[in-house]
Amino acid sequence: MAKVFKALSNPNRLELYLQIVEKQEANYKTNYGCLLCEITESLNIGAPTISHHLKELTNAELIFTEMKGRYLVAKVNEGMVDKMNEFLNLNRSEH
Amino acid sequence: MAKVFKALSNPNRLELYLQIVEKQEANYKTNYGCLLCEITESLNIGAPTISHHLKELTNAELIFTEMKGRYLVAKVNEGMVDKMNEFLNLNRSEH
DNA sequence: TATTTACTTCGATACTTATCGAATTGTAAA
DNA sequence: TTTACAATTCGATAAGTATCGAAGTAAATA
Repeated sequence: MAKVFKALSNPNRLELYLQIVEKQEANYKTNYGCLLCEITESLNIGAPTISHHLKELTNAELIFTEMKGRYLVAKVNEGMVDKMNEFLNLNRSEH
Repeated sequence: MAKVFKALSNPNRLELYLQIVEKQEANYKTNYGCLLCEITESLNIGAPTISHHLKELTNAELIFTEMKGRYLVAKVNEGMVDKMNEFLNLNRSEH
């Protein structure tokens, strides 16, 4: 679980993750997920760094990625979000 | 929020946080919170490192600390846990 | 008052990582 | 088939950090 938190611990990587969440939500009707090239401009880091961050998010199982032609499509792993919620509320006081 | 995730991104520091959560829960009747010296032995890191990690957790507002005599008492900041939960479920798909 | 205990501060070290530019790959369009 | 585009890989660098031992502080106890 520390690995998951680590994946979200860098501001630029967290922003990347949030953009994927938002784009996916915006495209939910077409089920396109999030086209990476649509969000790269709004991040103030270069393509190699984005590629690196994407791999970290994937490695932490926070997202899934898939190449569609020459475009990369990213989707959130909702199961991992559930796991994080459970983890945070484990042992939580109700007093 | 990246700062909060970062505070939980180190395995030893995450373990320290979890021990504080558990000890506090175990002591809820007496409201002692968590006595630090009770958990230091179960972590396989030295005292200076624990002190450093404690400061990181405090700095991220995940815990509050207070000296009681020569003992340090730690308590979880439940408000921050709420914030994390909200954050994770923001923009979440319901489709 | 002297000693022990709990914790912190300091300085050093080894390791990790965020980032970039340059070069590369693979796909699609012209 | 040439060109353009999206993304990745590589190598380098600068910055950050987890950890420790030694020394310091402050409180309780003997």
